[in-house]
Amino acid sequence: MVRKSSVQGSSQDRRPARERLLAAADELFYEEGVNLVGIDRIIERAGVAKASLYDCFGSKEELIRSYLQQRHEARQVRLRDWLARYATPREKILGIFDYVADLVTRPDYRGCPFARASAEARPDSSVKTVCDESRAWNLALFADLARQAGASDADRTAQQLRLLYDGASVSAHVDGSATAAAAARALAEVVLDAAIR
Amino acid sequence: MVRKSSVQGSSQDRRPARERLLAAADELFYEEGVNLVGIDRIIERAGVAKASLYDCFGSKEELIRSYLQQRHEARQVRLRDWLARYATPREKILGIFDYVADLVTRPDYRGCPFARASAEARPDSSVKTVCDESRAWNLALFADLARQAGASDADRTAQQLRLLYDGASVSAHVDGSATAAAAARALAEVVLDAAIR
DNA sequence: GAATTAGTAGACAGGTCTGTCTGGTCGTTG
DNA sequence: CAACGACCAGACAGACCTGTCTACTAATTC
Repeated sequence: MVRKSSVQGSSQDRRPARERLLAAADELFYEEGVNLVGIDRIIERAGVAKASLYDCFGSKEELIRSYLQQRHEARQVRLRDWLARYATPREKILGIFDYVADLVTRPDYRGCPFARASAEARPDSSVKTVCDESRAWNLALFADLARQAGASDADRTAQQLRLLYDGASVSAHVDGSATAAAAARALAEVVLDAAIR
Repeated sequence: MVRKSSVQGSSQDRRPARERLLAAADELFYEEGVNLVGIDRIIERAGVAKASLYDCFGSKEELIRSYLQQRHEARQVRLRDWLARYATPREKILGIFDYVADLVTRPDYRGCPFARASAEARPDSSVKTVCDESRAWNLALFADLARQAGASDADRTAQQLRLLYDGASVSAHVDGSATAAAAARALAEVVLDAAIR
């Protein structure tokens, strides 16, 4: 389905239309919200004909879904890379909060893309599915690490950690500083100490 | 400015247009999101002419702002009433998390209205102001109670508590259960124990 | 009784949105 | 060369949106 672009890499953007569309959607949807950005703005930035968009995705809804799917997968990779620097499970868990701190202090950070899209989407929308997947993945990651770290009740610990993670994401975004992430990290240490002993 | 409706209370709704508009906006905006609900649906539910809406509020933006302002004030009253049942500051603080648990298990709960509206609004919108007010009030409440409870660093404790509060609101909403609120309450106890000793 | 106030009903303008359709271009492949 | 697939440019339909304007009604107040 995905065309292996044979040569590519000339002066102008010669990636296939699908890729350029996703790149444009990623910037615009995240920056301004999926409802405020119209199809026309996306095809303009992507340098793509409107017909190509509907050939590739069929509807705006599906483009949004793909945009979130792509975000989810990119995040998995980035977070895994980030955690590779830590040795022990405990360090990895705390490292996730450092990852958050790093993320939210970037100037272009606009909050969790899934939470934003969720708030905008219709309740029956397929967007919810991707959001739930992403959240489930987070929880599984915490549970996995907690188990490795020797937590007595890894699922319970994972839920507590995700609670801190969610809180840090929200707080950090709206008041625009990393202190919330630092506070969450400190509380995570308390949680871990209680879970492991 | 607000007309003291003299008799009122007949068979049909004889509250002034402004009140009926705010009531309709409260239901529709919260349920479906401020962007997905148009003016026409609001005036239809309120049983009010479009011109009256623009006489009262001037713009949709201002109606949204008033809707959020009303939510904020109503929440202050409700939460104060809720907390009146507790005796000590510490119980009151923990009671806030019980309040959250009670809130999020209601069938019509759709997440924090300020977070939702924030995600939908344009970044320069006046909506942000009301959201910030609401968050600041939360923080001040926590700080006040923490101080009364004898916390050594009340501001720091308040920030931790609000972190838990935010996390509970988000988690509870998206996975639709009160277990997150219970987890947050348990962590709040830990936070308080550490802050007061 | 006249003026004022609050409100109703609905047409209308001007804009934006998604999605479709036509017709043409260009490079690759058989 | 011919056919095909991918793509472009843009017109267009139909819906929906905010906001304005006119004309009318009913109650209250001076």
